[in-house]
Amino acid sequence: MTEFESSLYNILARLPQGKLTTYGQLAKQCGYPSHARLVGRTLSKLPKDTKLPWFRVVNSQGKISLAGDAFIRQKEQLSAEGIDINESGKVVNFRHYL
DNA sequence: AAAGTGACGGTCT
DNA sequence: AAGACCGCCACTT
Repeated sequence: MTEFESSLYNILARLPQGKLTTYGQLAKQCGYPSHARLVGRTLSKLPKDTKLPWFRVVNSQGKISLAGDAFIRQKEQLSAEGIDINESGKVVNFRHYL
């Protein structure tokens, strides 16, 4: 486990319910600005049964970066926390950002 | 080894 | 507001 991964997991684990963050934001907090893509790649490898709130992460444009099935799952998870997504996959309620 | 490919981002149009 | 462009970095072909 790299130190990047451990810090990413720690930060994500602290992200409050009902709040959102972005890949780039997490990358910065991990001490690796410009590694937003690395965050995405790392999250994509999380086990299906992870306890981490991976669904509270969207891209800098406020959109869900997943396709197909995964998109649906994330939308459902967010909906359960009162966050709504429009037909373009974009977050409607921006006040949820940290 | 070179080129393609993403759970990405900032800028400029 | 939305799309085109280009920078970015680890991985795969």
